[in-house]
Amino acid sequence: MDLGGSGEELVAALAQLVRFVRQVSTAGGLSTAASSLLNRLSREGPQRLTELARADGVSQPAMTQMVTRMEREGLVRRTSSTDDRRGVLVGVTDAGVDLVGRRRAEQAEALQALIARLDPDEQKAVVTALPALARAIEAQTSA
Amino acid sequence: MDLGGSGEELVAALAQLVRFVRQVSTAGGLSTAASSLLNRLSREGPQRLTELARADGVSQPAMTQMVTRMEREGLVRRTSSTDDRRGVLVGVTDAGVDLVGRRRAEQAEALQALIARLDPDEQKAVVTALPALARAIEAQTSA
DNA sequence: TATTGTTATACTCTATAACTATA
DNA sequence: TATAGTTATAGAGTATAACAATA
Repeated sequence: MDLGGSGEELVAALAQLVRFVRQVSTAGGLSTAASSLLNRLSREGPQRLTELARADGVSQPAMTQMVTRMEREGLVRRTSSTDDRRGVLVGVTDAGVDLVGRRRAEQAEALQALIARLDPDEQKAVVTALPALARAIEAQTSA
Repeated sequence: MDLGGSGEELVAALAQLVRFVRQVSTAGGLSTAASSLLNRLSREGPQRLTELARADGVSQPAMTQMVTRMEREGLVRRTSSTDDRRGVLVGVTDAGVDLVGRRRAEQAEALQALIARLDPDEQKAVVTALPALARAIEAQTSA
């Protein structure tokens, strides 16, 4: 398929979309990185620190510090692993679950407001395109 | 239009897309913030520091430091404004222009590889949806 | 010896407050 | 007095290297 200008217009559009999400995401006082961790934990349950670092593509010390900061804020909790005494299980607290829910609602609302400005055809394209791209990323990443 | 689940599936897809772009964008050793500045300067020409800070939604000191770091790396250049001696004009260097071009090509290639995995209908949807969303953001931001 | 996690250190990116120089 | 920019300081988020504890 011809993407026109080597897809550079699409890259520019995507960059703008990224900036938009970042601005919306910041509302609620949670960074992209913290948000990503909290979302993963509330979606997949408690996990090992090493596993979280690998999943986020971040170093182990970086994840240690992120968990420490978020534990200080009462959003996650460390539990010692029962079977391997070296290990640590990180889980989300009730406050963390609450925050995830509130942020998800905020973001969905912002995206809906954006989509509401589009023509019906464009709206349909968005509903098709976004999940399709997400699936493609998943397929490419696991390959 | 019904977005299904209050658009939360779309938000999740968008988050994944954001993560993907961030990873691709990092290749080349330039952060999102630095990349944004370099792109703006090479797109719109030399600008005042205050103007750049406002355009990126960032504080004036943050932009001062960003420009200082990038000047140290030879990507941008400060010039004293002729008409207002308080002012500073920030412009991109030849090395900066080169880097912008290389990164744009890399990103376009990554996005094309992703799109190539999609069905023709989905590909068409992406080409429609991304620019449409970018336009909506522009319209909303300037409103 | 290998793995899990932490600590030490350093860099980028961000903010607010205080300051200098020009208008 | 107001505006443009910088400096001072602090915090989040990141990395690599060195370390402790467990396997």
